[in-house]
Amino acid sequence: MNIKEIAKIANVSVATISRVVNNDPKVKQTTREKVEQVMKQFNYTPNSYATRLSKGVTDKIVGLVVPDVGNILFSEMIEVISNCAEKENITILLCNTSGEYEKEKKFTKILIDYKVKGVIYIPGKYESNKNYTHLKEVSLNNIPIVFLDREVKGFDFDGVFLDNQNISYNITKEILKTAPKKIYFISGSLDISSAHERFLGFKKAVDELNISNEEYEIKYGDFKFESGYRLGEDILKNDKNEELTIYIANNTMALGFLKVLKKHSKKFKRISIAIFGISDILDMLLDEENYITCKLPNKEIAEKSFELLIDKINNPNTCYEKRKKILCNTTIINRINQKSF
Amino acid sequence: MNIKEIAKIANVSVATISRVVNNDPKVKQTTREKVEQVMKQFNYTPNSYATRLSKGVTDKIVGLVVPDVGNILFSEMIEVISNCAEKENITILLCNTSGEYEKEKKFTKILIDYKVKGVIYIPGKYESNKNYTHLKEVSLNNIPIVFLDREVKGFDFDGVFLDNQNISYNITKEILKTAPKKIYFISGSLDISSAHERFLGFKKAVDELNISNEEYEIKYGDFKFESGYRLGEDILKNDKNEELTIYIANNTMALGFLKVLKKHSKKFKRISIAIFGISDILDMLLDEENYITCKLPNKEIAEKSFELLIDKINNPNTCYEKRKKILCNTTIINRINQKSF
DNA sequence: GTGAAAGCGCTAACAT
DNA sequence: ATGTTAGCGCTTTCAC
Repeated sequence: MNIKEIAKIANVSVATISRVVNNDPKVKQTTREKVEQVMKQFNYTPNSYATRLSKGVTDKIVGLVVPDVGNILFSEMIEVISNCAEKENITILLCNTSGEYEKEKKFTKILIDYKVKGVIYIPGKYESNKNYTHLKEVSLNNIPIVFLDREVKGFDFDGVFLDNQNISYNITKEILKTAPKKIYFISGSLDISSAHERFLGFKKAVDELNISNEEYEIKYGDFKFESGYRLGEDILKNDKNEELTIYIANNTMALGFLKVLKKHSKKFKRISIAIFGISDILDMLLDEENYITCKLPNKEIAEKSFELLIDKINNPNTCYEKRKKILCNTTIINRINQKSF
Repeated sequence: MNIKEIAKIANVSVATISRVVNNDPKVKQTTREKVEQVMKQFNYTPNSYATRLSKGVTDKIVGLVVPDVGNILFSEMIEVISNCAEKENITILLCNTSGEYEKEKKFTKILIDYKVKGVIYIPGKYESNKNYTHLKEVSLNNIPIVFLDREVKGFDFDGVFLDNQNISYNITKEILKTAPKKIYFISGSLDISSAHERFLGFKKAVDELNISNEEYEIKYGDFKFESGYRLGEDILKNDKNEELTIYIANNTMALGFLKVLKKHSKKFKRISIAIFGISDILDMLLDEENYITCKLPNKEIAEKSFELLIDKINNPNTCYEKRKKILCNTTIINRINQKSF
């Protein structure tokens, strides 16, 4: 049903229909009622594209591409971003990619298709055999895009990130001040930019301190609970030392590790733990333990990424000579209980 | 820049521009290149409303109204729903209301304006002084809507919910089998339908068991961490009993309670805990404690709500004689450690 | 291969 | 108070 048909049925002109729809006070009450009755009867609702085209208005929508909505770190970011957006009267098109390349691609195309005003993009794993042309398409369509938390190799879009390498370096240094000989680093997949940087920070510290190859070991997980559990079990079952140091590259794997640690902790005299980033919950779990960690400014980077995007949306013609890559640092929290030494 | 202007500059007709944009193989390579060059130079991108209007296509967007994206329960639901949506090639417009009426209203209007295909609606607190006309508008615009997890008084939209009252009743019964005399119920705000139902379940059990007024006490929180902490502190500081039973109406408040419990637990000989719904994390925290709880089928109700919505979208003319209100039950987990009795 | 022109459904200026 | 009509920017048929 379109406006013309309704007009014919109601025995008025399309203009009158339009007026009724738009609450123009000029229409006579009786006409209005008649029209409304017909509209209701035929379930008429205006075609919004026609309306928008005609009115020349444009939607304020921003695309948010996220690998894992269920991950607390990301869901907090989404919370922040959606609140910022609401203030600017911008709505969020949520694209949950599960970290899959094909979905990233698909969603990106949809976002371009919808002509969103901008995109905040948290990529999944980098797949070197893929070309990521969909990202180029975004720029080609003049849609501002910013990376958040992670970036894609080869794409120098602006973005806001944790200062992963630095923080990881500092954590490693800190734990190695007092830690037992053998240190395990439970890393994320190096195909995720943030995980790779954390790895680099760890490596840098270890190298600087001349820790030998026998004294440290790196295990690779996938940032998820299960892999923290599995790798933890692997370590705790097989290691013969009495004292151990474990540095876990993210929150979720740390939870998995702590879960399995309960089963095996009696076996060891002392286990020192370092975790890259802590949540309130993790903190509760660790309440009486010794550990080194840091609060992650994830909400801050989310907010900054939105501000950056808005800036780019509002100033489309500004050309920066350089890429804007914002890194957020944080301070290390050392809760190693000195008593235990 | 519109198609006409580009056509003029490129010295071709609008049809040719359109063909280039749509990758029509018929256009000569040289023409294509010329046009592309001009498009690039003037940053031309087609007006998507015009395209859609002309092509007669229509967006597949569904609105998702959520009070608190950061809440793990909801973020898991969002995860599920966005995955379901992706399979159906539907995109999600995320509306984070913070549980505020005005935002619910604003977002609802936006959703209507965008003519989304349907709406999944998780309301915040019910405010009796508000009229919720925006909800009526949704129906008036023939947009299918389903409630999820919570409902709004006076609106008999279809929906999928936990069987709050029943589950709460069962939990209460279960804990009162063995629990110490004094029982506290830490409730959510009764203005949230789910909290109210949980309250009713508790009350029913207490009444049935002839628990006297002195033997139970109800504290009202807001489902958030802080209120669990605050009310917990209140109870633990002031109660003079040696043994206590605490039943907490949701996950997040339970976390707050457990946090404060660590400070005060020595004071008591025994504290029995019941929690309405448990997450993996909460489970870890409680690992060595005695408690009664249940797994919440939050992912299931999310999925069902989406299916219900899709069903309504695909069969707009089906009239059910009755409202479809789907309640999901679950089994009670009793981890009260018998040794301790 | 390319262009002219009708049409998508609505709005708004102008006319009555 | 209501109708007529020229757009809005694009697609697509038909003609050349």
